[in-house]
Formats: sequence, structure tokens, C-alpha cells
Amino acid sequence: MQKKINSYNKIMAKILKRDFYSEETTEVARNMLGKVLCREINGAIYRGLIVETEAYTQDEPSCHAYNGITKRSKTLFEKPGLAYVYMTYGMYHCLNITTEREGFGASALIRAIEPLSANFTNTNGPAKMCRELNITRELNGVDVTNRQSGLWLEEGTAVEAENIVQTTRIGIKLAAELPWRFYIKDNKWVSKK
DNA sequence: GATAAGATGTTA
DNA sequence: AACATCTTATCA
Repeated sequence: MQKKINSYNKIMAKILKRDFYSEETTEVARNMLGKVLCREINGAIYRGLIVETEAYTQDEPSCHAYNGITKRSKTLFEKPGLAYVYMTYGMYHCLNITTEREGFGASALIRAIEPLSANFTNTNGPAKMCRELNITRELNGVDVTNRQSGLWLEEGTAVEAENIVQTTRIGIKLAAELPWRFYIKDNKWVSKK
């Protein structure tokens, strides 16, 4: 039995469909703010408000798709609305959702969420969030437009344009000047530099 | 508070 | 050798 800590659980949740992810990657990353990341583990559903994202596309060298289709990057070239989960620094995972269209390697990285349900709190960074929600490479390639995979996104709350901050991405050296990171202003769950 | 270094395994 | 990170230690 899940403990209810937020009235969000009472409203009927709408799952984001594939057309949401079919826009330009920077738009998808921006639009993801205020949406709800959902993870079902052993019947319990964990929900978190997305508060920080980044965009990556095959056109710039920091993206894993930059060098074309490889064993790691192939999910990025599949249809939009799939989970792209990769291992980083040998011990962590990061979660992206594929964007745009099949054949174009691109995704939006979810860097931080604000917990909306009980029993998880350590979510202010991409790898910590994955650890808390047990997101590993087993979920690479799953469809997040339905609940079957145990990982999906739902409609959340609207975020006004004035509360969205756009800046440069974190932790990369290449194409570091691109302002492709988005976060909700003054939200305490946003990761630190 | 800030900064530095170590853990760790996959990738091209 | 570099890496879309995080934690701990060591300063101040």
C-alpha cells in the first residue's frame, strides 16, 4: 500500500504520448519541466516532478549519437518516446527520453526530479535519481508512452516561461557553450554545478 | 563554504 | 584516455 503524501495522486493522470517527444529536442527538454516521471517497482508507484533537463542531438559532439549508430547509441536513433539509459563513470546510470524522429539521434536528459510520493528523496542529480528509482540499462529502449515498462511520464503542472531558466549544460567539455539546459527557477531539487 | 581526488567500467 | 557523476576528505 502506497502512502499518499500529495493530492496529485487523486487526479486522473494522463500519460504523455509519442507526439510530445516528436518536437525539436530543446523544445521537448523545455516542455518536460513540470511533467511527472513515474516508476513502478513491485506494485508501488513513485512519482517525481521533472525540474531539470538537458538536450543532446547528433549535430553536436557532446551527444552519444554524434559518431553515428554504435552498440551504445543505437536507441537514440530509434523512434521518439523511448528510454535511453547509459552507464557513466563506471558506476552510475543516466536516463534520457528519445526525441524528434526515427533515424535522428537525439534525446532529452532528465537531471533532477522533485519527489511527489513517499520513500525516495535523493533525486537532485541524474545518477542519484536513477539510483533511487532503480533505473538501469535493463530499461534502455523501453517505451515510456505506456505503463507496461514500469517507466512513463504524465501530465503535471504548467510552468510559466518566467520560471524557466535556460543555461549551459553541466559536466561536458565539448559544445559546452550551447544553452541547452533547462530548470525550474528557485527549485531546491535542481542539481548543483 | 570551496576545491581536489578517488571510485569504477564502458566506450571509441 | 576520456567519460552527460557522486562521495569523501581537506582545507578555510
